[in-house]
Amino acid sequence: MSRVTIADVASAAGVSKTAVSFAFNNPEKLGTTTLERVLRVAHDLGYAPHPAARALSTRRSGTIGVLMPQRLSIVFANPFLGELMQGLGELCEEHDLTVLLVPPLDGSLEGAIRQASVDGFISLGLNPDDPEMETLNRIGIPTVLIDSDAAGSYPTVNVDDTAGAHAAAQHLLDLGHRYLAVLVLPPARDHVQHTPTAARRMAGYLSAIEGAGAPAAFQLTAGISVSAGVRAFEALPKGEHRPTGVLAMSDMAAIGVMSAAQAAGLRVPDDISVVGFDDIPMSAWTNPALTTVHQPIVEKGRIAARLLIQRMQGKSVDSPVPLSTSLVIRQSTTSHKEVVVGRNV
Amino acid sequence: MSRVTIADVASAAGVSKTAVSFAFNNPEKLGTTTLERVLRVAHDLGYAPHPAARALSTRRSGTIGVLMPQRLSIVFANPFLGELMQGLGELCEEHDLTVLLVPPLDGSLEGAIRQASVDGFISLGLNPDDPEMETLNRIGIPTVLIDSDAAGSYPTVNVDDTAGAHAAAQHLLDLGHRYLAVLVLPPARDHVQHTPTAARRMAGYLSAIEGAGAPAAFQLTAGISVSAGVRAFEALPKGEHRPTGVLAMSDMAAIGVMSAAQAAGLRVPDDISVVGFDDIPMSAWTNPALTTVHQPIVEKGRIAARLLIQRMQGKSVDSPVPLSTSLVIRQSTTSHKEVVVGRNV
DNA sequence: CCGCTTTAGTAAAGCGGTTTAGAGGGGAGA
DNA sequence: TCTCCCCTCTAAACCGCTTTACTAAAGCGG
Repeated sequence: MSRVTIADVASAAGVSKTAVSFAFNNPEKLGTTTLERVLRVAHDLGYAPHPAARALSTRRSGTIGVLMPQRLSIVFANPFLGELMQGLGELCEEHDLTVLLVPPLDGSLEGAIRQASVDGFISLGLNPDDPEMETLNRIGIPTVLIDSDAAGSYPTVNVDDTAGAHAAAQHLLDLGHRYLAVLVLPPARDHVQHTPTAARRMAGYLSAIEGAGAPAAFQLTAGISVSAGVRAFEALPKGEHRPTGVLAMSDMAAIGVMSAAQAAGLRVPDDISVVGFDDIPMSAWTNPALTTVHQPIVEKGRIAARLLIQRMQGKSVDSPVPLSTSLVIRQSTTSHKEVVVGRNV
Repeated sequence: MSRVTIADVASAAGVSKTAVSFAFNNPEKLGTTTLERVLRVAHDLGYAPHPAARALSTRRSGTIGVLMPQRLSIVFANPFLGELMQGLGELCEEHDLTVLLVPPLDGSLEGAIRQASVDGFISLGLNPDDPEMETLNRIGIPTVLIDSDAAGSYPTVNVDDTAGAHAAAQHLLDLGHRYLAVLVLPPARDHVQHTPTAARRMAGYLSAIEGAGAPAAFQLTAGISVSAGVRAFEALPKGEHRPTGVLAMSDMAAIGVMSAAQAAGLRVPDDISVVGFDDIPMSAWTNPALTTVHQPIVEKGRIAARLLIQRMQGKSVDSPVPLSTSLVIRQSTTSHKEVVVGRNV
């Protein structure tokens, strides 16, 4: 009943284990008749090499791991991940690689990293100074970073978050908005510092705001989900202090803000403008369609995979220049009219 | 430079390999002082057991595989997958399991199945009579099916597609629509037959249409994407033969239809009603919000994972009853008014 | 018919862990 | 003091595959 092994095939075909192994991996080392017989016997017996045994012996598993900063249920709630996977997937399939998702186990990414039988890692949102990076170093598995600080010694794939954020803020300022709110991405791990991405986007927002001489923006943290956006809207100052423009670091939160605003009787964009970040596919279809900062997510995945595969082949690679972002102006932003009596919520 | 092995730790700590292994897996079998010393040395050396070696020895990898019927870039374009992952993820993390994505390699799912070092499989949309099932059987890995025919010998998690589709069609018929179009899911694999899901949904649509004595629906195939929906709309009969109601088997295609219709100058729902299927999150935010059949996707993933984990523990499990679906009426459907002059496209 | 190179196939040594069977030593009970 | 048991720890087998080193047979030119 148990799995059929290479030894079973060998004895059934009357050859050595080596011959069977050769039949699959070095067919040219075998005579035609033996080769055929071995393959036929193997097929009849339904033989498939044990992946772990093979991996142990060859020191490669044909798998790349994607390091997630958070639980799968959180990270997959963000369409961003699905997009990224499309890019990763293209390259992986081209190279016959499968993808292992590696979220923290028992709250520890480190443990998960050690358990993972992979030939390389792609890490999402890890900082170069996170302790996990040390573990990665020790294990010595090729790694490519996405959305990290470029400072470290690993190849890193980034987009120009700062420029994107700057453009978003500038857009609102140009429309005459002065009182803005910024919805900040939450820190991914326990520690309180911003993720690299959040820090860069914040810098972009602030530089535009300062450059325009507008008052400091109202900041609050909002997770990457519609409901977090709803909660964020409700936490905004009310009455005449309510910001007229919202800069969200994620489209999901932006959509939540729009929805909550509309539910509160405000018109978007006439009473409140909102601009998102990421340009996930659904942002084009919302009501109103969301003005947002486009970043090439699929391309990001594709490039990261390409770099990783090159590193796995022993080639040394450098971090590419950050991919460019661009502001996509849709219907959720408009120019700020002076205060209309009675529009307070 | 190479990886530190259990033997390195053993000799550095002056004990046997067994002792090191015990330190991690059977700490109670060691004296306190040795235990501590071994652990300290292991930590100092940065030792981490080789996952493949461990998997080979213990015959388990701590990983479950998700069998995809299509390439990752296609399957992740559908938000359905992300939702499902959320459910799967919850359970997997609870049980310290990682998730391996297994799409066809080189066009062959079989090959991918053999390569995958997993303790169990969750299969998406595979038919019990697909040849891959035979392979799965032979390898003898516990498997749970999602969106398959319940006929096979594997536990299967389904929703009541037929009832959902029936409700969707009945809804349009009740609103006075007679000329309907059905957007059919494409076959997932090469062969031409419908996926089990498509077949069930079709049966539901047809039974409602026949029950109402309405003319046969116009059928065409549309992939699960907005652009496929756009193409589908353009392939619809024009003029007075244009269907007034569209039944899409996916929300993505439905959104494409709405968008294309609006681009063509039609009003949704006044000129054309459309109802989707799945109720992915974005359907609540489209313009207009999409009427669709809700299915509990996250729950589906959760249940499938639960069943698989039980099977992996040797317990025998039965297929649960299909989860129920429900029609969510939003703004993309309305009653059919008699022909208005000049509304032809 | 001989020595030399190919060709076809094998035995055995890893790969890096886990686990079984057992050895050695100290303490308790008789 | 002797026996028995328990507590620690170890040697060696094993998991299933790849790969190196080697042998036997066959081919070949002279």
